[in-house]
Parts: sequence; C-alpha cells; structure tokens
Amino acid sequence: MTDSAKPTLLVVDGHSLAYRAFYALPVDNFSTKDGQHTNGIYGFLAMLINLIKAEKPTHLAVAFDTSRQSFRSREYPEYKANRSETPSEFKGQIPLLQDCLAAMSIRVLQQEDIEADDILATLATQGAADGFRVLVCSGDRDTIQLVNDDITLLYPNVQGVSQLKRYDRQAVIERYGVPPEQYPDIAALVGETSDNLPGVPKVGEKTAVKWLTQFGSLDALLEGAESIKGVVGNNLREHVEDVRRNRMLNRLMTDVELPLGPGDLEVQPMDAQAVRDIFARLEFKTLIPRVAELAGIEQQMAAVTSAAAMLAPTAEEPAPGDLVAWLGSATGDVGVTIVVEGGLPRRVGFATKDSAVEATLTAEVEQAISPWLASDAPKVFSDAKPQIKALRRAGLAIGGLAFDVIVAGWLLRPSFPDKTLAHLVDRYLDEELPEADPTQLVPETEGATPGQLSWYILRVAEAVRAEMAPSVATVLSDIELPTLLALADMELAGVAVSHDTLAEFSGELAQRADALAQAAYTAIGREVNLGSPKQLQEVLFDELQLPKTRKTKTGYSTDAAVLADLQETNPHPFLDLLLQHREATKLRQIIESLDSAIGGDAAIGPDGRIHTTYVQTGSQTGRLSSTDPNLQNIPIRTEESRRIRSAFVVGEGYETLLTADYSQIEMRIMAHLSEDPGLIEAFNSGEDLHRFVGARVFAVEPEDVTPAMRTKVKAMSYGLVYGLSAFGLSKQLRIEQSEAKQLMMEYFARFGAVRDYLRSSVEQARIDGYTETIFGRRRPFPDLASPNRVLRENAERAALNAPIQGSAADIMKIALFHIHDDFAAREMRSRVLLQIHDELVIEVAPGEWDAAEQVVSQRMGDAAELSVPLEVQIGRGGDWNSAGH
DNA sequence: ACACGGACGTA
DNA sequence: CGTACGTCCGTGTT
Repeated sequence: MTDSAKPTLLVVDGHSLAYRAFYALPVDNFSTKDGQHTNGIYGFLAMLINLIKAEKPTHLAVAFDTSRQSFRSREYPEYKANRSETPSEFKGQIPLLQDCLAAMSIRVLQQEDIEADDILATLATQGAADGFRVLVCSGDRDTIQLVNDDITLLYPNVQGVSQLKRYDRQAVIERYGVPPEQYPDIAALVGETSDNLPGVPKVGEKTAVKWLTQFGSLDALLEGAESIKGVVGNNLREHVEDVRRNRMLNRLMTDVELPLGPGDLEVQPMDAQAVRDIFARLEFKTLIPRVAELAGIEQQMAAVTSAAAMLAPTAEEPAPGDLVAWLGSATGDVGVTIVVEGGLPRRVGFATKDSAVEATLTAEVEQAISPWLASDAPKVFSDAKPQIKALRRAGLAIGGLAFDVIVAGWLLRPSFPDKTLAHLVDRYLDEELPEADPTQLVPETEGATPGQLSWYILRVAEAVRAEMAPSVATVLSDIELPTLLALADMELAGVAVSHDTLAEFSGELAQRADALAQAAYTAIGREVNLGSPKQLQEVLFDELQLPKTRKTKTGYSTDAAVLADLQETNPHPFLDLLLQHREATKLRQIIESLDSAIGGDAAIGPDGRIHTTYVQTGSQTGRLSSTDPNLQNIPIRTEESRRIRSAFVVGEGYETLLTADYSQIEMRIMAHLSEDPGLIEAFNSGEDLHRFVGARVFAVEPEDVTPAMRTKVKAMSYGLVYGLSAFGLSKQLRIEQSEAKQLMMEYFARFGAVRDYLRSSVEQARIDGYTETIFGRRRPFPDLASPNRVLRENAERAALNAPIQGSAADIMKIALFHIHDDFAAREMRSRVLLQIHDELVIEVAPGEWDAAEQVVSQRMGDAAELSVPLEVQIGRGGDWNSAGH
C-alpha cells in the first residue's frame, strides 16, 4: 500500500492543547456576554479546524484526562503534585469543548485512571499496526516516544497552538540527537519539572545525549555509571533510582482497553444544527463558516449516506368541493399553512400524515373552507399569529387552534427559540426543509409548497410534543394558544395616537435640545457630538479632568447615574446641560419613532393607529415583548414624559380608555410561593405593603413609618425578586454596605420564609436543571452547575426571578384572554389594545363602561387562586395618561 | 450594509 | 455585585 493511499488517523490530546490555547489567547477577547470564558475552546477548535483542513484525516479522535489522578500518581504520589490548581476558568471550558466536539461528531475518549497521552499512544500504536498513517497532536513531550515511520507528532510552538511543528523520525533525531524511542531515556535523565519528576542534577539534554550515544542504551549507562567521572558522575550514581522511576513513569501505555479502536473513529458528518447552537451560545461567529467549509470537505470524504429522509407527499390542488371533502374526511390534527401576501391570505395548504392539499384563496375557495376553518377541527400551525390575522382581515374566523410549533419550540427552549419552521425541521426531524434560494431568479431547488409545509409542520408537532412535559403542554394549550388569538386581535386593533399632540411636543423638544446643546458647547468652549460616549469621555476626563468613573468595555461610563455623581463631587455646568440634553433628545426620539409608526394596518390601510407586534416567543420568562414599535416602554416616570402618553387616545367610535393594572403582583406571588405568614398578612391587612413591611422591619407602628424607612423596605422588597445583594442594595439606596446588610438581616428576621423559599427554589432548580412557574412553565438553567462563578451566580439570580416573573406573566396572559373572550362572548365592542406586563389598556365602546369594568376587574382578580388577593387598579380617561391614575 | 456597545425607556 | 425586554446612536468593521 502506498503511503498516500493509506487512511489517516489523527489523534489529539484535548486537554493539553486546550490548556495551551487558554494561556495563549487573551481571555478578555474570548468571553461571552454573560461571562463564560471561551479562549481555550476557541483556540483549540481553530487549531483543530486548520489541522483537519490540512491533513484531511479519515479517522479522528480527541482524548481527555479524566482527573488529576491516574495510575502514575498512585505509583508515585509526587507525580505532577507540584502543579498549581487548574484555574476554574479553564476547567469550565472542557465540558463545553466536549459539547462542541460532540456537535461536530468528533469522538471524545477518556478513561478513568488513564491519561490522555496513554489513550493517544494506544490508538497510535494500534493504528500504525492496522495500516494507518497516524498523526498524534499533543503538547506533552512524552509523546515523542511514539514517533516512527508510521507515526508523526504534531507539537505546538511555545507561542501557542496556531503553529504546530511536525516531528517525524528524522526531525526528532535532528532536534534531540537521538531516535524517538530513546527520547524517554533523555527525559528520564534530565527530569521533568512540570511533572515534578526530578532528574540528575546538572544533567541537561546535551549530557544525556552524549551519554546515551556513548553507552547505547539507558540500561547500559546505568550499569556503567561507575565509569563516569566528576560531579555529574556522582550525581548520576546518586540518582539512579530517580532515573529508573522517571523512565517507568514516562513510558506511555500502548495497551489501554478502549471502547473504540482506530477503525471505529471514521470521520462522521456533523450535526449542523447542534454546531450552530453551541457556537451561537459560545458566540463563535467566525468559526461557523470555517466549520461549514470543513463539513463540505467531510461530506466528500464520508461516503456514508444518512438514512433517507421521508419524502413530502405531492400536494394535490383539488377543486373547492373536493377540498371540502378532503377536509371533512381528515381525522385528527391537520397541518395548516396560510401564505400571506400584503397582510392578506393568498394561498392555503393542508396536510394530514399521508396526504396534502392546497389551493389559492379565491372567493369561492374561501367560502367553501370557511366553515371548516371556524370549526373545532384541530389545526396545527407554524407561527399562527400573522396567518390568523390575515384570515381575520379577510373576514375568516378560525377555531380549533391545537398547536403552534414555533410557540411550542419556544416553551421547550425559551433561551434559544427556533424562529422558523426550517430550524425546527432541522432540530426535531434532523431533515432539511426544502427552501427555494431567494437570491436566485430561477431557483435550482423548489421550495416546499403550502401543502408540503403543512405536512412538515404536522411531523414537527409530533416530535416537539413528544419532548414536552405534561405541565408544559398544558401551558401551551391553556395559556399560550388562547393568548395568541387575543394578541392577533389586539395587533389588528392597534391604538389610536394623536399625531398633532406628538408633533407639538416634538417641536418644543427640538428647540430645547438645540438650546441645551449650544449652552453645553459654551460651557466647554467647543462643539462635540453630545450623543457620542467616546467624545464625551475626551471632554470629561481629558479636558475637564474630572475623576474617572465606572469602567466599561471601551472606556469610562458617562451614563446618567455617573454624571449625577460627578455633578455632586465636581460640579460643572456642562454635566447638567448634558443630562438635560439627553433627556430632551431621548423623548424626541421616542416621539419621532411613534409618529412614524402611526400608519395603519398592513392591509386595511391608514387608520391613525399604531399596530405593534407582540412577540410571544420573545422572552425567557414567559413575558411578551413588543416591537415595531415597542409599546411596552413608553415613558411614564416624569411629569413631562407623560405628555407622550396623553397622545395615546381613545379611537373614533369608542367612548373612553380603561387602564387596569395589578398592584405589586410579583410581591404577591412571592407571598404565595413562600407562604410567609407576615407577607400574607401584609396583603390581607389592607395596609399599604411597604408601610406594613416597614413597620415590622423597623419595629414601629405603621403610622410611624417614615418616608425614608418606606423607601428602604420598598427597595429591599423589589430587590429580593431580582436576587439583590447587600452590595447592590447599598448602591441603590446610597447607604453603607453594613447598613444594607443590617437591613437585610432585619427584613429576613421578620420575613424568614421568604429567605427560605428563595434559597430552596434555587436549590431545587440546581437539582432539576430548570425552574417552574405556578402553572408549570419551565425555564432551563444549565449554568447553575457551572464552575464559572460569575456565570453561576448570574444563573442563580435569574433562577430566583424566573418563577416569580414567569408566574406573573402567566397570570396576566390568563386574565388577558379571559377578558378578550368575555368581550366576544357578550358581543361587546370593547376591546383590549395593549398589554404592558402588569397593565392592560382597553378601548371601551359607548355604553359598555360598566360591563367592561366588571369583566376586567373580575377576570384579572380571578386569574389565579393565590393565598393573597390579586388587587387590580382601574383607571378611566380619554387618553392613556389621564386613564393611568 | 452590518454588528456591537453604551445609554435609556418600561415592568 | 438586581430580573426581563427593545430601540436609538455612534463607532468600527465589511
């Protein structure tokens, strides 16, 4: 067999190379947003990708050590005992690296009691015997002994892992002056500091090579040691035992029992979805195309063909009558796809497990299928909301919404929701959804038709359903899907906004911002871009020589809190002008973006209303989010900013706006979950919560709670929900940390069950791997087990908050669709317009105030049965501001 | 054209 | 070293 025809086996020491990468790459450049260090993973993978590209191995494995302990440390307890503790920043990267390798379908080998190099030695030796060209990649010099005509060592340079030096037999002789099999003899004589194996004092490589060449072998040398003169001779004779021990320990095992042999290590096609997931989590952007390229190479190399994916049925295009007959005969779930164009339904596709149909939505077809659409016949969608909106615009009602694969996928993985059906098909079916290439005028590949899409949706639904815990399935059917229908109507309704009110305010703000900018320029004697943090830093810290503030990634912070602090310690007119300018421009931005959003519905046309989009899968806790524009962050805090809210008005044909918000819903949930008697009593007493808590904490009568006391316990109560620390509390309240600590002590002394609950809930999450809301919504928290402290503590705070914020979201959703459905059931025209987490804005039709108020109060109050009442505040007014209080 | 960080609006 | 979001701008890169 010629060398080039031989299969190539590449075996890599994962631990030693990742460790070198860890020290070679600056950790600052390789961390994720949430603080996971990735430098070792990145460096290793970059090296491995290059290696695979260059060497094109047919067989591949990466070996890891399992722990510090091995048979060597049992033989010689001092072995590697001098090594300092592996940094936890590195340790935490190994499991993630192994996840990456698993996604890339690269075999990982590790064995209790055995070091990675022994695994490499065994595989390399077996591989050479089995006719492979073998490449060993390791940062451990002991692997030099493996080199022979069939085995080449790739050894990293001192600089890091980007450059690998090739050691074949000749290169070893050139570098060390002995053939590879004699290298361990040199190492035994010289010793290995990093392994805590002392050698013969004063003997370095040069002497060792000289001796070995002279005597021919280590045994001969040790036997003839008497003949060596001088101090080194003495040293050698005194350390013969050390040398023998070193030689014994540095011999790599070539007969480790492994579950896999070289032949089992054939390169496999990667799991593209898994690679994208894990790389996205680690924020490796540049590596993805490099791996993709590699996957291309792999496909050429790997002759293996994956099991044939099921072929989508050809979708028939029956006549309207036949379509209705098809729908009528379909039993069980039917996949539904509405092709939406310009906000209106254009085509429709239906599928059962083994057949698919589709049609263009002519008036005739619409009429034919409308009874089935409105019926309870179970329908499965992928991202139903825009499709249902389109149907409603066309006057078509929908019933029987049984499943939405996008929403269900989000419930399973709220941290990384799949945004498209194609992603879900990839993840849950391990198939590729046929998609037309949008960049090509005449696409090479046909995209799936609506009927075929529906067929995929049905199969994805089945796979997703199989992974859903019963409680999560209930959240989908009993909370999310009814909410989805209500949201569709809210988006269609939009909210009326007065352009004139906005325009007037915007004009004032523009003038004011200009004046403030001019004054600010005068204050510092030059013009700067006040919106540029970079330029502001020059002004503040270089020119004005103000003290440096909180550090950010790119310099020093110039945020409002920092500027306010500076103004106190180092007053300067520029600071205040800057703050005011920021406020004015911020408000103006908000107004401008709102104004340009007053358009109208996609299909209905201009209506003087803003139609936001609620993203049902937009949060990790179960909350909604709102985009284009975001109507969940309209200013309220300052008197002036409330003018923006007064531009949100009751629409034509309606009488008034009604606002309804839950008071302290999160603290109530905390009371319920913790069963703290004090907190429960607080809510049942009718007393103001913070006054009640303040009275307990400071041991005074409720009427003697001062505003300062109230502020403190209020901050503490809210902070609890977020996982606040004494440090954070002291910063927030601008009090000493010791006082914050004292406050927390007093608080927990009175409300001990709260502390117990918070502790045990995180503990339970650590055990389960996820948190759960009152209604069974889950959120996974893998990082609770992370060795990375920053990561773990962040996860702990989020895990503390998730059941509370999530339960509140559940409750609001339940109230929302109950109200929506009640209005419909009573044939009221009043309608829900906005949801802002704990608040609803409702447009009340003439004459419906009393009924609307009754429905809202009752449905919000009864949304959940807690051990404390759910209190609802109702407001009424012609605009959002005046209705808000 | 796009991605990122800082800043800031809400609950 | 307090949770959950979305948007804007400036900046630096493609």
